[in-house]
Amino acid sequence: MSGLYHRKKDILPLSFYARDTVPVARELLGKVLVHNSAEGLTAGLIAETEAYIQGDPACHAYRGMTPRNRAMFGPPGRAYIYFTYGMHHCFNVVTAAPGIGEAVLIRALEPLEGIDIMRKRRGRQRLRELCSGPARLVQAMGLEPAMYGHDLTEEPLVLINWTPVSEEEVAVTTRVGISSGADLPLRFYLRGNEYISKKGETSGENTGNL
DNA sequence: GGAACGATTGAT
DNA sequence: TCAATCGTTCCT
Repeated sequence: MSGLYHRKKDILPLSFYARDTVPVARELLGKVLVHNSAEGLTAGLIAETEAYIQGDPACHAYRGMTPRNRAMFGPPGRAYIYFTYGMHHCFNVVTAAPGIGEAVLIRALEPLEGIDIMRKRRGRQRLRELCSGPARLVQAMGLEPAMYGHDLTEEPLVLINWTPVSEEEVAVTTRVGISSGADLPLRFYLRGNEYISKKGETSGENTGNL
């Protein structure tokens, strides 16, 4: 059995997600994503997130509900997984009330558990190449398109409380890899964490107060 | 029906 | 710096 386990009471409740998206994106830092799959348990500490909100031209829900983004308009606390660049998937957590198309993209995890399983899934050995990037962590954690809409308060894929994160530990910058809405300070990461996505490292750090 | 475009990654 | 690769979205 693995060293990391959790109880039902450790799972983030629906109320955590059912509120404004930006504070949820900030507070997801330091939480842990756990996938208890057939191959074994993998888990990682959330080190980098981005908020995608109403009125934001980079948000997939900007032009209304479509077949792809419908989960964003559904109940909070669910998985929104999308396919991009013809080969990758990214994982988001749906936030805010039903009817509001917002979500938080998980961009990087610090691997905690099931590292050999992650290595096998990724075909890479170095820890920093396992979960440092939105499509990388999807692969390392064994997340599948079939998990679209999955309730993250239910096994086998849950988000749990882990370690508190103070404001001083949080850096705020613009988001990575977008063209419109590029000036909005909606990216959050754990300052100094070595598992931040590579592209993210170079995007200007506007930390300041927010 | 057609075309442009990615919330990326890995190799050059 | 650049190719890989294809579903989604929007236009005709």
